[in-house]
Amino acid sequence: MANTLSMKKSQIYNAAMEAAKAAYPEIEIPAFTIEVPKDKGNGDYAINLAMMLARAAKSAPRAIAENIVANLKADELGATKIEIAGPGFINFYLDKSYLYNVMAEIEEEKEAYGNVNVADGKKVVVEFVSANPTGPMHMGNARGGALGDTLSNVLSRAGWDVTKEFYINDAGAQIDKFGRSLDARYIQLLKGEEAVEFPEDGYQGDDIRVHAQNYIDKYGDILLDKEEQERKDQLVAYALPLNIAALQETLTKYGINYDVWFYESTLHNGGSVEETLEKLKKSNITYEKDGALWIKSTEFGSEKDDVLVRANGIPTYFAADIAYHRNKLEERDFDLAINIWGADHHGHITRMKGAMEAVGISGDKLDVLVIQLVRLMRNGEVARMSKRTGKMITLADLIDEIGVDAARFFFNMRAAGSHMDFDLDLAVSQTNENPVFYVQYAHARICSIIRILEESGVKVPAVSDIDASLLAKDEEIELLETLARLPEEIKASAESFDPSNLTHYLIDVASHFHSFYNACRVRDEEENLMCARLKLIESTRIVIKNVLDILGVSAPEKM
RNA sequence: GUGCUUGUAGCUCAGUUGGAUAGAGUAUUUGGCUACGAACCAAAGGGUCAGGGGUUCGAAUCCCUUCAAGCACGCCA
Repeated sequence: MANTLSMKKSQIYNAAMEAAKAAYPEIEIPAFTIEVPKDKGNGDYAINLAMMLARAAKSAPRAIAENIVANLKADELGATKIEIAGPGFINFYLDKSYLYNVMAEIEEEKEAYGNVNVADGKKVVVEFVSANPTGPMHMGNARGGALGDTLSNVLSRAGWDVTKEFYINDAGAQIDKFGRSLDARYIQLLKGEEAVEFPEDGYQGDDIRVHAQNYIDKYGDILLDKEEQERKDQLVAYALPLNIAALQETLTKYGINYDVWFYESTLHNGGSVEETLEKLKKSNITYEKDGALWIKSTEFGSEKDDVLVRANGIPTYFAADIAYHRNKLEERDFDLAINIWGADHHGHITRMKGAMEAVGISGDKLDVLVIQLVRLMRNGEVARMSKRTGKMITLADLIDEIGVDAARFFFNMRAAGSHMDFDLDLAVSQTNENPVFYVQYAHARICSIIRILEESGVKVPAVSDIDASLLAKDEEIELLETLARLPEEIKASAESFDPSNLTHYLIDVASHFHSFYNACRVRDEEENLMCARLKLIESTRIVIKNVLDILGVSAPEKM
C-alpha cells in the first residue's frame, strides 16, 4: 500500500506544478520544496514555489503566488484553505481525514510498516566494530556496534540487501605484539617477574596474564625449552580463539549477530594480498625505497606516501586492507561497502579510496562513516580509556552496568560525527533518566490497556469495523500524523546513513501517545469511540515496536 | 604547523536540499491521580545559534576569517 503521507505530499506538489505551468506557460518551472511549517499556524504544508519563480517571472513573489493559487482547486486536494503568507509561501490547510488511512496501512503491513524501497535490492556490506582480537572491546566499539547494527537494520528496511561483517585482524604487528606479551607473562609466571622484561609496547592488561596462567594450568611449562617464535605461536594459537570467542559472545549479548566473520589471515594465506600488490605495481603507482615497497599516496591527495611492504618483507595493514576491499567489491560483488571507523582512522580514508581507484575500483563504492570517539567522564573528569592502564571500561562492563537497551538507544541518540561525553555516574546511577524508558513505558502502557480490554472481551478491531472519523481531537490527529511519518523517517535515515533521527522520532511518537493518553480515555468510552481509539493505540504500538526493533531495543509489555 | 570533526538555553542535545516568531529533554517554579500504569501529562521562565565579515527576497544552515575543543599526521592497526 502506498504511503499516506508521501501520496498527499506529491499530490500537492504536482497540483502546484501544474497550476504554475498554466499561469506561466512560457517559463520552465523549477523544482521547489514542500515542507511542514514549524508553526502550525502556517498550515499543514507550505511550498516556496512563488519565491523560486520571482526572478524568472520578473514579478513579486506574492503576486506570483496569487496567480498560482487561482489555478488550484482546494477541494480536489482535500484542503480546507489555501493561503498566501509571509514573503510568498503558499500554505495548505488540510482536512485531516486522509490520515485515517494510516491505520489501514499499518494493519496491512504490520511489522513491515515503515519499510521503503530506496535501493532496489542492491548489495551492501556494512563492516563495523572489527575490534582487535588482542583484548576486550572499548566504548568506541560499543558506539560503533550500536550504530552499525542499527544502520544495517535501517538499510534492510529501505530495500538494501545487507551483509553485516566483522573484520578480524588476526595477522600483522598487533598479533606479534600480542604474542610477545603472552610470552613474557608466560615466562614471568613460571620463572619469576625478574626472569624476563615485559615488552615496553606490550599489552599491560590482566587478560594477558590470565591467558598465560590458564595455559600453564592446562599444559604446564612445556613451552619453556622451545624457540621463542614457537612459544609465541603456540600461545597466540591458544589465546586468540578464546579472545575471538569472547568478542562474539559479548556482541551477541549486545544484540549483534554478524553474517560474516572475515579473517585477515585468509587474505595473506590465499595470495590475495600478493595479487593486489602485483596489480598496484603494474599500475605504476608504487616504488621501492629503503628496502620497502611504497605507494604514491600523494598522487591521490594524501600528505605523504605510504608503505605497502616493510623492509622485512611483511605487508602492512594498508596492503591487506586494499586486498580486503577488492575482495568485497570485486570478488563478492557488493554494490557498496560501508565501513564504520573511529575518528582516529580518518586519515586512512583518502589513501584507501585512492588505492582502490589504482586497482580499478571506484572510490565511490566505499563509504566510510567516522564516529567520534567516546569520552568517558567520571566525577566530572575525563576518565582515560587506555588499554595500557588495563583499567578501561569495556563493552561487557557497560552492558552489565546499564543494560543493552539503554546502551544501544543512548549511542543512537546522536549522529556518528558528534563528539560524545559518556557520563559513567549518570549511566550507573540514574538510568531512569534515559529516554529509552520513556519510550518503553509508552509501549507497556498500550499493552496494558489492550490486555485489560481483552480480558473483558474487547478485541482490537479491524480497521473496516471502526468509525475512524470519531478520532477528531487534536491529540488523536497529531498522533496519527506522527505515525504516518515513519516511512519518510526510515527513508531519511537510509539515505543519510544516519539512524539517529529514529530515536528522536520514537521519543516524538511516545510523547504524542502520552499526551493522547492524558487527554482521551480508551476504556469506558462509548463503544464506537472505544473501538476507534483501541485501533489507534494498537497502531501506535506497532510503530513503536517496529522502531525499537530497528534499534535493537526490547519492547516490553510490562515494566 | 597541516588536515578532519565539533561549537545552539545553566546542563545534554534536535533543527530535513537555505524559509516564516530558533525547538525538545533535564534542572527550577506551578498545577493535575476516588483514573485504562504519575517511569505520565499541562503550564511558566530561560538564547549575542562561539566572535566578525560576505553571498540573497531570506542564513543556526552556504563561503571567508578569528577563537576554542577533540582526533590524526608511524616500515602501528
